[in-house]
Amino acid sequence: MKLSQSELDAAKGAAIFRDLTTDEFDQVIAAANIRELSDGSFFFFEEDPAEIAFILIKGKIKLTQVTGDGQQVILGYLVPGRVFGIIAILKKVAYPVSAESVGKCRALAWDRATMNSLMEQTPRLALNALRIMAGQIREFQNRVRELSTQRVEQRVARAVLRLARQSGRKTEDGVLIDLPLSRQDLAEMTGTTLYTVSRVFKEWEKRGLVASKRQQVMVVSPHGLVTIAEDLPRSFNSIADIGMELWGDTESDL
Amino acid sequence: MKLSQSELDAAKGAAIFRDLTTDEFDQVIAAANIRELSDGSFFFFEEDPAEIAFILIKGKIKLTQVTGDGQQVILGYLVPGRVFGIIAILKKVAYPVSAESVGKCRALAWDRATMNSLMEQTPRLALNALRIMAGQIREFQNRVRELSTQRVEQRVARAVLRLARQSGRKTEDGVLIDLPLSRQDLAEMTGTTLYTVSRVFKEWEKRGLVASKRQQVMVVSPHGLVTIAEDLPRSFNSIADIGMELWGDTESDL
DNA sequence: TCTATTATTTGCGCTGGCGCAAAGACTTTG
DNA sequence: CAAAGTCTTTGCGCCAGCGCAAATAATAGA
Repeated sequence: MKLSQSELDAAKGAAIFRDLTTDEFDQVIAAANIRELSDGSFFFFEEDPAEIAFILIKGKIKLTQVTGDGQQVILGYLVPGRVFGIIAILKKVAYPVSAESVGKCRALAWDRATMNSLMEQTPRLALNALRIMAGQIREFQNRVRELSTQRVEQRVARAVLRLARQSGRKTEDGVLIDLPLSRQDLAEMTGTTLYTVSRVFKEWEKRGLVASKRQQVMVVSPHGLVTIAEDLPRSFNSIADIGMELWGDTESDL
Repeated sequence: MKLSQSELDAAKGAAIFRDLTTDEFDQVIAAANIRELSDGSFFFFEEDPAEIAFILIKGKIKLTQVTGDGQQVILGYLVPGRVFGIIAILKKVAYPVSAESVGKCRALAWDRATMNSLMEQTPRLALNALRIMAGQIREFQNRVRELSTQRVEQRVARAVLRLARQSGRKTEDGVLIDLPLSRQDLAEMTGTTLYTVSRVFKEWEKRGLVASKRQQVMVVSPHGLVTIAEDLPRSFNSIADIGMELWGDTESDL
């Protein structure tokens, strides 16, 4: 039950722990178990009865659903500090998604009983959970709106920007998305096909907006992508001029 | 502050009040204000600061969002017993949608302070709120999946079935959707255009699955629509054979 | 009742995006 | 280092769905 400094920081920064006193925080951490999973293994599967809630403290996690006919949909990626499976605080519900490790992951885990008694001692926890869920609702409503009204190129641009924002690492040449990210993955995030994503990317590369290798995406011009995401006529003064800093401001991702 | 019997029933049946004692229920109702709105007026608009939570007790409500370029998206309809604006229990958040009366509506209303003190007295309320929000998350995740993977005809079929289930009134000839429902509305619910919806409907009418007049839809063969919604080869033994009774089982709609 | 308004249908042309197939590029394994 | 596996690109044909425009139908208003 040892946490590295960076893991502790991830936990400290977690939205679910916002405004907790040091004592409260320590108590909650003390009650946690640690789960460690290797690349490609699952914390839980869609439809499993939800008994355990987690906070990711190291690695990345991919949240997916599978359609009736076996098609996969990626609902999002998690980074350290994000809570998942929080639904487990309720009795008799199932996880609505599968949670798969991308690389080696470590997470703090609490079963429902523990979670509930912690929440009784520390009502702030419950309130934070509520706020997180509210953020998720908002997030998904926006996704529904995007899928309903935007076309592929815009949706892909938004997905890439989201990822750059949450998993981006600045380098000399731009913002590198710190995830193995295939065309297929992007297609599953945006409701399109790997072929179309590939074509979109080729075009963007030609225009110098992104640079990509196999399973790797680097955003060279957030600027340009924002322009596309917002469907602005090229060279139009707006948010795009500020780059991606101001783009999007939700607490939640997924 | 008078409630008709049917309004009281709607409130009693509301998911947010599940498992409350009679005393608790009476207390909560006593703390409520009544809001009455005429057709086309709004309980609140998207982005308004969320200060008040509601329960619909009479009429129907349409939840919408508007995109940057003025396109409208309908996220769903509410029927009596549904809570909305529940997000108002949190401080400093905005309503994520607009809520517009469809016909004359009456709703119970609580401001945040009242809501919070009621929840302290009656923790069950908070738990129910949580469960409702969880249901909404699930609902929207499913919508994202649908929009990502299904095509128009299937999505329209699902939307119609959802509406029939929640606002359907049985008649001799089928299930009448008890809402003014234009092609445009259905298009805004499913991310397509009124033209396409019109074509889909014409085809369905030819096949005897639905009958529709201006702003009015009647489901003649739930059976057949389920077949389409599930993308089954025609005449395939499955859920479709049971009709729509078993189709969908979420507590939440929207 | 006649008129203005709003909803629906439908012809038509068009195109965004799909998806097969096959080739090329990169990685991993033995 | 060769071979197998995986990811990506690209040519090509195709079609679902878009959206204008104009006709038609239903409704509301005067």
